[in-house]
Amino acid sequence: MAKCEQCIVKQLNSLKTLTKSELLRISACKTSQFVKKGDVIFDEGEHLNGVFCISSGICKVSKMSSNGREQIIHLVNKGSILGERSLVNDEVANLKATAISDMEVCFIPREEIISDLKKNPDFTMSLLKDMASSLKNADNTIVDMAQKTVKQRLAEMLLNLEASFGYNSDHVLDIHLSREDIANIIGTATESAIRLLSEFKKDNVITLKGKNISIIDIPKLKKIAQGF
Amino acid sequence: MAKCEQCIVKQLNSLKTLTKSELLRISACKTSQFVKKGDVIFDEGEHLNGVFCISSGICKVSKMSSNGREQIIHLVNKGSILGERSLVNDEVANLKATAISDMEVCFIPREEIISDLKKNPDFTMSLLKDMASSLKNADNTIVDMAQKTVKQRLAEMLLNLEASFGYNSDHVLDIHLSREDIANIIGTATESAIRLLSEFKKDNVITLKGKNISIIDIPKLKKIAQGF
DNA sequence: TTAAAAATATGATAATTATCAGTTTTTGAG
DNA sequence: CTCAAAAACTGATAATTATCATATTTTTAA
Repeated sequence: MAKCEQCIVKQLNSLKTLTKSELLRISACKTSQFVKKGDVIFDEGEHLNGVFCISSGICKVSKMSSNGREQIIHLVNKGSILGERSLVNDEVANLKATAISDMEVCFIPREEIISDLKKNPDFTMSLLKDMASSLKNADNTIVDMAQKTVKQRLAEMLLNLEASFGYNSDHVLDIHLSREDIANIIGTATESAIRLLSEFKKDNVITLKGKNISIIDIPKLKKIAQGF
Repeated sequence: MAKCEQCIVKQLNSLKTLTKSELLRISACKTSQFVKKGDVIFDEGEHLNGVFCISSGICKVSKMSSNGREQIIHLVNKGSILGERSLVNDEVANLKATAISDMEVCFIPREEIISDLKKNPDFTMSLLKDMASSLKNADNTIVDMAQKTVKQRLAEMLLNLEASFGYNSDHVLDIHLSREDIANIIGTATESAIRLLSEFKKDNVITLKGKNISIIDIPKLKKIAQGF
């Protein structure tokens, strides 16, 4: 099994503040698993008992609305940690995590991380900064959801995908989302998302081949996102 | 000037984990000010250099969207602290705080709180829990904004006002919001908010006299909030 | 390989929400 | 108290978005 000291996850977030001996201890007790596309990593209401490190793959983090529709809160790439929040306040999960590609995920039991929280102030502080940053993003998302049109939100989402996941060798966005997932990110009906994507394609803002999306006119997309 | 040890703010949040001597130190260096209804406490982009404790009154925390409309992210009652996030990550304010009633606010300089963050792990942990809780609320708000109709959101907002601010002696909600503020909380046009409030009144869900709102049929309001 | 299922796409229409225009009511400064 | 400004309200209409129906394409599993 891979060691935490070399893991990509360790380089990209709060875990980077852990000492070598702390990492060794965690490495010894972690479990690793492969998750297939579509599989649920954890669901709303579950007791997590630890955090998940994403070594490879992408998952969506979502929540059911009382209307019975899924809202995707964010997409999580390799190198990230899931479940920190449930760890901190010891509540059941408020969100659901589902693989949207095949993934490799490590699980670190609650007690191990908690012990670091208590002993390593740098780690706590780093976690605090991560949360502050997440909170800022969440506030900005609230503003967008409340004030922007579906078209603006779609444009913005495409720009975010580019920033977070980049392109593969063919200048195709390195993430494959179903039209339904796209709709559930921007909070609209699947048909509306499809229509707007077609419109963007017709207007030469993007190209579309199935789930392969390329952005070809970033300035235009930015203008659309701001309401022009 | 009032002392921090007896302040209501101290009893309701992370500050409660501070020791007596820490509170005394803060008490000595804090400044206190009266803020009139409508006054801005801080604006987006400002460097805060400290946190604000609300001894009395209510303020709104909002952000301008690129469409030029204000979105109110939350309402903050006495006993709360503002600006913790800018403190943690040392960034300029992402949000604007405006008094919606006359207020009394204390300001604690950044260095004083930072010193507690570094020395008192209970305080850091408490702040972490607060942030985790805020983040959960923010995620739920995103779902509501993205998936619920304006009518559902208005119903939910009224229920939230009741939970957060309660009633005065005449069974009137203990917060006075303009119709524009109500619209900016639920993310709609002022006229739409007015129309829906009138509809709720006609349907005997609430009573309305100017800014005095009473909820008279909570079960019905809950049903509306869930889409029935 | 092929049939069934799922996903994508498109049209027609309904429902929701925003915008504009104008009126009435309330508020607050002098 | 008075009057001008702001806020609240109402109607008409336009724009956006959802829903339903159905066709086409893609994917999946046997």
